[in-house]
Amino acid sequence: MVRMSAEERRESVIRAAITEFARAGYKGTSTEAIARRVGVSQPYLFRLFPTKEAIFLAAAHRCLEETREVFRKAVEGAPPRGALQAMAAAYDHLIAEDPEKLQMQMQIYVAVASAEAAGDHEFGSAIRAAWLELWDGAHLALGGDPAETTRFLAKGMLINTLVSLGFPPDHRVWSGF
Amino acid sequence: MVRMSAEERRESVIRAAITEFARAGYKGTSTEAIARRVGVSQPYLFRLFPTKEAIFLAAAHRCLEETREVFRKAVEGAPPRGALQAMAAAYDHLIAEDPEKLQMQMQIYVAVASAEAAGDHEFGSAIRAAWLELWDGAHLALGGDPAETTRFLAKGMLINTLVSLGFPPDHRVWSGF
DNA sequence: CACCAAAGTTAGTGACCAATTACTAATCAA
DNA sequence: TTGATTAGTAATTGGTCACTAACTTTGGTG
Repeated sequence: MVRMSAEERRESVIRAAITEFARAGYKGTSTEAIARRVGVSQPYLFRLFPTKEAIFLAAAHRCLEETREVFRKAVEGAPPRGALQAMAAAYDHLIAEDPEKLQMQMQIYVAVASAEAAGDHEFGSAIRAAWLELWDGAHLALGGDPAETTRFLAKGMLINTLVSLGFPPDHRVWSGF
Repeated sequence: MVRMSAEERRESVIRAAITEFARAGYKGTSTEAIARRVGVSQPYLFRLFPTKEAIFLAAAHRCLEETREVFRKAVEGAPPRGALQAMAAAYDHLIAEDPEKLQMQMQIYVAVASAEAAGDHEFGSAIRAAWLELWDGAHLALGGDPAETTRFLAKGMLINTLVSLGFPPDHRVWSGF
């Protein structure tokens, strides 16, 4: 048994939670599954986070934050006027190397819809704010043209969908990219 | 108590299921909730469908089928070379009048991902086949250019996302459409 | 080295939920 | 009118799950 500080454990819980929630969604993931992946007893999660929802929120925030960071770094290392290509390449890289992140995004979106339908607007607000930072980041990097930003993010969302649906890379639904 | 034929009941179950699953997803929806909406006892659902999964599959098929029909009708009544505009207008109409259908789509996508991760490939195959018909329908209507088809569907998927996230129509994330 | 705070566990509880079984009520055809 | 078929319910079961309470272990420090 490896002992860690509460802060370090919280960190591993977030990592494990992203993996599990990405696969099975909020309702489909048991805290038991997360605990097992962390290597810790299930009740101990509730020492580190007050509720399952809090774990999901932390995982969601982290996922959106990291996605934003991926794009930021891509743009940073890109030639002037090359932001679009650099960000597109970064997205392609995500498809192959980190599809978990894309699927977690999908899970976040439907989780917001469910929370909203259940009368919880706190969660939606928090996620919308985080997603807006993603939007604004892309908007700025792409030169401030809303149509361009929309086109870029739209392709991203189609990619998320095709990955979720499990279409293989050589399928014709990918032919327009 | 209103008696119906099994076939009619199955029909109302599918309608109710679309509403409930769209709101809360596969795992988040109880068969009790569907039965209540239909106005029938919960165990009776299992006379009409073998499992909860079968209900979801029927609802998913219906949803994709109806979406395809919306686009087919839009194109049918459109002037030559006006397919893109007609289909875009049809999508706009869905946002306002039938967001349930868009949210059900999102639920379908993540449900496929979860099923696939759990080792069930039957479900994914069925949904991919149905989604392909949507893709092919759009592809044909838009003149057979894969890039054009991708652009159209991509915008659709971004719309699904923004609707799920609950951004109001006047928010700046909608400004690029 | 003793002690204490922080890390971690074991054992439960009540709520919910998909599915089964065994039953009742309505419709219709002869 | 009866007998069979079909629509529908009540009661229950086995299982899962988020969360709590009460207890144990471990490492750092005075």
